[in-house]
Amino acid sequence: MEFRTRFAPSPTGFMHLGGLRTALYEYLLARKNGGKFILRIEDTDQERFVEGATQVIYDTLRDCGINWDEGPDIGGDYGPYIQSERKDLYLPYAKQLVESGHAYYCFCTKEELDQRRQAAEARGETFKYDKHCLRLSKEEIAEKLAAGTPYVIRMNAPTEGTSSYHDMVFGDMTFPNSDTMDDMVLIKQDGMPTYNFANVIDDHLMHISHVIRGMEYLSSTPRYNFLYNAFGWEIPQYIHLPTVMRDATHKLSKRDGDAYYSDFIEKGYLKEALINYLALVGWNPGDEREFFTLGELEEVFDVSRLNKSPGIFDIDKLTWFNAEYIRKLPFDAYLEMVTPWFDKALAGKNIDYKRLAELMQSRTEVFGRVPDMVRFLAEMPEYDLDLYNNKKMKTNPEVAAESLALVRPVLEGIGDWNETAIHDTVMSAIAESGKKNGAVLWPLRIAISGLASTPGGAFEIAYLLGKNETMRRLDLSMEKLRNNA
RNA sequence: GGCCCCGUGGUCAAGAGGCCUAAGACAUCGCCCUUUCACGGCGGUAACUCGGGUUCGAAUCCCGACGGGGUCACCA
Repeated sequence: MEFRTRFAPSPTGFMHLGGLRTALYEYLLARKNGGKFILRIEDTDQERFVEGATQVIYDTLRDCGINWDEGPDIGGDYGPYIQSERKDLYLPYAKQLVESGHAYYCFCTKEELDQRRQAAEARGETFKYDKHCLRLSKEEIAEKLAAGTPYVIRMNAPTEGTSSYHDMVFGDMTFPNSDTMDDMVLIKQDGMPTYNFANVIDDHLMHISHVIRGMEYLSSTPRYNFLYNAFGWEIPQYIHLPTVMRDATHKLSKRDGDAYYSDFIEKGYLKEALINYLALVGWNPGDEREFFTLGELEEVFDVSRLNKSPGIFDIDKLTWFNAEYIRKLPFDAYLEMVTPWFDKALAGKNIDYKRLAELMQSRTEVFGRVPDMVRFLAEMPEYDLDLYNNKKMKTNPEVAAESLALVRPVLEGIGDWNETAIHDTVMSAIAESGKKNGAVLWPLRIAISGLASTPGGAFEIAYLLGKNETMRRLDLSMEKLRNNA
């Protein structure tokens, strides 16, 4: 059997991480089995049309390396791959179902339906379409049709019995028809098919073998199967995926600003880290490996290792993955990637980016946090004298004043301002003085950085700052200490 | 509310009746390294939702309760 999977998003503007994960698994299943991965755009809801949204889908998938074998932009044997371009194809199928008694015309207006729905709710009941129009005679239907009365086509669902199917993740599922089935609309008043209908038609026409989708479709699957059966078509394999949650009680929501692929890229997450982490929410390889490239995932992915329970999207773990990926980056690649982030805080300053990058690589968890970490190099922060108090380093403002007084002339005397010279000169001066390293180096670092923690120590920072700026900051800090005394 | 799904530490998760005195990872805490922070190394805290069964034996099977989620549109 040929494996054919599809990603069928509706273009709403952004790529949701839950959707991305679904696409990933669909892609992986196809690749793992030497099959095809198809991209299909489901834009049957014209009210929701968003300009440029399909482009976002293309860009995100390509960016991640999730390449499709058939799709709107590259074609394929079963196109077109955009539902709005296939709109005329669905009505005949619906009519075929009307002929066979599996569907029927309905002339109830939306307003009437809303009224009845509200009335039902007022009575505390769940509204279900009552097959009102199924009772219409052939003549009545012909008459209304001839008069141009607006209509929809509804599925004639069974009201009794049960429906069962097998899901590759959740196992055997059985639903009572009375609770699950309803006469859902197949063709809308505007002539467009509903998602439910188009989905079945297209999946069949495109020979999709495995349908992978969110578990919110678990209970509506019997309705799709009813359609497949009505047409006499083969039902695809189903793989329903557990939801990706924000926390125990909320889905990753589009509103939280933390659900879109683009949000994370803008914050400075690496797509490789994102894909790697996403693959692991709801799936695991069965051994203890956690790091996977897309190519490796293509080899090890296995549907049987998919989980049933919802997984919470853990930003901390993602961040850890991201930091690991950043640390593993070849230095040159890191330097290139971090440069624009340095620019955000240091543009125009004469800073040795290469040396800074060396200091920053092991400290970078997310690129977006870089500017705040290095901004002190551009501008001396205001700081509190209390920073000089450090028990372990045995320093306080008084000790600091002495240490700085010791070190100032030493630094002043350095002609060739490089890290080694700064280090050696200062270290020997400390040794001569008999002071503890920490008692001198801690205050020095504070005096020129104004921060309790910095990427690199006193020597690195002094070097990066340059002699003039180092001396300037040192003098300022010494004065600050004097004023306090 | 009806129907359906899920339920191992804070999070991801291994586990498919004895190998469980329950892995591993993230987070957290402590120690070491160290001129701070980070990296790295070592170690600690921390879980089978509850109650009944079945069985010589249950995290694993069954039933129930509880908790959480999903779904009930001319949205997808």
